[in-house]
Amino acid sequence: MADNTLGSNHRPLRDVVTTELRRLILEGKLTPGERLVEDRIAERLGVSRNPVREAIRVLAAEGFVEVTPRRGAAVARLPSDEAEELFDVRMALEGLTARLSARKVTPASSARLRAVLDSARVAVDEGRLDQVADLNTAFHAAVAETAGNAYLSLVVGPMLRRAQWVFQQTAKHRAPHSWTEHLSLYQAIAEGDEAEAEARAVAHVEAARRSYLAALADG
Amino acid sequence: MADNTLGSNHRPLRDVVTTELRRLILEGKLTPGERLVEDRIAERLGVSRNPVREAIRVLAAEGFVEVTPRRGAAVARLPSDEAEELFDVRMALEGLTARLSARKVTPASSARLRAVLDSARVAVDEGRLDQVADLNTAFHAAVAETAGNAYLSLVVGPMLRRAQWVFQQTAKHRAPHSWTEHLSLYQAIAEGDEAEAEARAVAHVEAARRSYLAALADG
DNA sequence: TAATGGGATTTTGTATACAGTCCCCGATCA
DNA sequence: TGATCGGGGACTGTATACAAAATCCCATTA
Repeated sequence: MADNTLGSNHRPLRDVVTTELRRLILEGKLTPGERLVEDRIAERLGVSRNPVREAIRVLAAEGFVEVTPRRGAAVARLPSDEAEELFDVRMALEGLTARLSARKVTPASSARLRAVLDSARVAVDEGRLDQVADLNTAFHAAVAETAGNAYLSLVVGPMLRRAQWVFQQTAKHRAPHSWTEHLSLYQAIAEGDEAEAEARAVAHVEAARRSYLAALADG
Repeated sequence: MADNTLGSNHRPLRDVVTTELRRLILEGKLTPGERLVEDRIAERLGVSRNPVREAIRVLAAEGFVEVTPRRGAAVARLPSDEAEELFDVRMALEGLTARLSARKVTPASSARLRAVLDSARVAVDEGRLDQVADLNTAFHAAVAETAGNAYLSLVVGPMLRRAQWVFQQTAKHRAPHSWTEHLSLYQAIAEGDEAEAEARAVAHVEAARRSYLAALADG
């Protein structure tokens, strides 16, 4: 093999390739419908086709890639109404997550949530917007962890990644990160108020939907 | 290669292997924690290691298999409380599915639902219990399709498979298929009554939870 | 001009080869 | 006796090779 363009010594190449391809898709460097030719990807990343094939299977299972037997893989096309669909699913699942979190919150998990929020506030103040996106994800992950439902986390993680992608694809700009809403959600969770936590999570998604529709209207 | 023990000419071997391994796991032929040695699986199915590896990645993404780098794959172990967790997620998602189905139902989709229910009734009457399980899955899939939310379907399908698996693993007997409840859910959907459809779907899952707890108590 | 046919090219599917790592097990030593 | 240190087998990670299918291109023909 030529040389590993991606550095990274011990992590299996298949994971590296998976992460890299997912990043390219999420950032829009690979656009929906674009074919993923194994040879080209392999050569570009300096690996053989095998890790690439395995990465493609994983991304297909996550819904980012569509593979047709004997005709190869392509970046998934978005149904035009997928964004709307996702908002419905998000409301159901993020509402559930918030409710369970409020039910099971502990001082330790509460502290973790607050820590993420604090980091986010600092990042916002200092204008590090790329980190804000990651912290957004981290906050949702922390809430999911607090809920203590492993299967829920398994589902919610990919869903949020997809939501972020779909939003960017259709509305052509980044999702706003409303930290005041996150803070309010955190407070309800910390107080163990299940109904309020669920309501605020749903409201949070509703706000995202409005923002999405507004962005669509702008063009 | 020796000879393809699995027949099947045109479908890629990787899909055949995926399906076969998933079947073995769901039926309990492969038990949680059991290692999946690529060589042995490949030899047993009469294929090379490559399709096996790709199948394992897919199953890992679905949560049926856990992969540790450099140490191979094993059938996923169930957290002891995963069944409880799944009931929460099912209530949220199946409730949403039912509500959306009632909102978007058409004469055509209504007919499809009724057709599945009729087949199921016939199967029950004739005592073909294995088909009943498949029809159970088919009914839920049809409801998901009626809901017209592609992402929801993408999530619900794997969830139901996993629920079936978890139920069997922990309670050591098949989930009961309550066709009267399905019928009642169908009626609410067909009438377009969103709230009632959601309530019946949730009640259906609640009933499943009670049945699960009862089975646990029996031992 | 548009449709068709066939061969070259591209690309996927599958198998095989080899290197590196992990793990068990037995021997050695404190 | 118990811990530690190889050594060898088992298994995974990655690369390469080859066969078969799909696609493309262009010449031929109606």
